[in-house]
Amino acid sequence: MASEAQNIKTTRRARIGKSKKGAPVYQVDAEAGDGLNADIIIDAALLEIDQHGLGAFRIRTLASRLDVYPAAIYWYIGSKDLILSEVVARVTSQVLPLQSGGDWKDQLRELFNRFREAVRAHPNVAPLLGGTLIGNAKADLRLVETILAALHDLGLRGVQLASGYSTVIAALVGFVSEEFATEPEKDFAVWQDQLRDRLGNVSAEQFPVLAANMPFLMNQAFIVRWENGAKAPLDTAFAQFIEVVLTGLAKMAEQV
Amino acid sequence: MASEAQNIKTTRRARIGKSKKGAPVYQVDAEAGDGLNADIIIDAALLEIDQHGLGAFRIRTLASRLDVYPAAIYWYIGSKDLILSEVVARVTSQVLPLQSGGDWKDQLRELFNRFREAVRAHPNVAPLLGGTLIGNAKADLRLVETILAALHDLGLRGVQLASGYSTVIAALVGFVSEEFATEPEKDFAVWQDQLRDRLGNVSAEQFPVLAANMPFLMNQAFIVRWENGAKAPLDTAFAQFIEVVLTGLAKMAEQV
DNA sequence: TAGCCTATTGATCGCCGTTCAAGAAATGAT
DNA sequence: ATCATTTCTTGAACGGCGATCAATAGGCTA
Repeated sequence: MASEAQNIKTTRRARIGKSKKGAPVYQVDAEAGDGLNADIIIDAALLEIDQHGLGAFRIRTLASRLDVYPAAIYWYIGSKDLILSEVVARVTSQVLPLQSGGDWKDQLRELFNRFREAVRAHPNVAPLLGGTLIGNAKADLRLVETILAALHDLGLRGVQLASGYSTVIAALVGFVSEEFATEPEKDFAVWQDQLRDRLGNVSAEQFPVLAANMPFLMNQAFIVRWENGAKAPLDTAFAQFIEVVLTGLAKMAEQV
Repeated sequence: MASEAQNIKTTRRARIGKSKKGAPVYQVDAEAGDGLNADIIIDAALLEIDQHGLGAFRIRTLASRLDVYPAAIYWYIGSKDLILSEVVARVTSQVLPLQSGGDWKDQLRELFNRFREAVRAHPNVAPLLGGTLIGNAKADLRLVETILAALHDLGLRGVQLASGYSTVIAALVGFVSEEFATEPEKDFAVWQDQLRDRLGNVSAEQFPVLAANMPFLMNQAFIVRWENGAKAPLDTAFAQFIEVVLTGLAKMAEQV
């Protein structure tokens, strides 16, 4: 009923979110030709987002970059949102395969770092990482299997395996999407100055620990910063974060 | 230069993102009157998002709900994005104060749970939680201080305190925003069925651990689910997640 | 009572995602 | 070789959006 891919000469092209009978399709079907296709569109969309930001991403701009009319894009991909979820999938597809042949801890550590590197290469897509279920479900199942395999090695089983897995996903997506959160586009400088001032004048009575540690925190920790990870990366915090999660998981496995 | 709040009878009202001189303002200034004001607008916006979802949130709809013209809203708040960041701040402002008088672990545990409860009460705002720096910086500094104080009690200092703090924020925001990620609005049923089928037919050769543990994972863990936390909460995973982070932090403190 | 600041009206601008009818180009059948 | 059909692309348009603007009404101050 499904397999019609035996044809040889036919240049079958990818369509996303459309089908002949009107029922929506949520997968990339097929191959590249020599004209426009879904792959080219997604590549161009990612480039556009990298260069001009998520907030400035327009179908019309994308179309003119590809030298076609907007409707040509819609023939391949059903909506702007679907383009964006495919863009996310493309970015996260750079994570695997892992190099490490070590134990579960080495594997997960590498996974964390590679995920962060993949997003760091395209920081403007970070806000799309965790927000929608549909974007989530586009993720590569090899990523899922890799995490599950590592935790299985650790000794987790059944419900605990499932919990540990969700823990890893949440940690992975949580830190990175927060680190590369988008900066305000309008009046950025004004906003920066106001925030810097506000933090510089924090009341030591109301917020003693915060005030005392401001030198370690300002622009180097979440919430109290005015630049995102593309400009002010949280390298040491991320390294610590990974160890916290990994040692926590190890403890969890001991208590079976 | 700034304090002009000595006037008594004057009913000063809140304006966000505007000022007389044209320079943008990023704070709520003041008090409620008897007509329209920023508080009322934000309340109505939150209600609107709760009822009809983030994707359907329109300034025009909000205006007609408040029985005013759209421009009346813009007199109080400079843009739709600013309304949204204030809405997030309103939701997270429900987290404090904590009840617990226990040690750092009790404090943070309660913080995690209350943060999740606050978002669970308004799940449609979840995608806004971590995505933008401006939304972040609107967060209550008492939240920051609470986390820092707990970690200080634990024994963390300086750079380690800062790293531990970012760890907690990332964990907090990461799990919850992922758990309540928005479902697709169009063709939701079709998408659900396709995903369910795809997961039901996962290759046991390609993804052995995933296939073997599917009963524990389907619709109960990130990525491999088709309902968000509003319908299918991840209670046990979240409880485990908290313990992983807390025991990891404790280990981190031991290694000073 | 005159003038100014506050608050809202009613209309409109420019832009956006998306759709549509029409046609061109490639493909397959006879 | 021809014609119908499917595959793409054009060019134009629709409806709706966030935001803005001039006009104005009401209240407060002098």
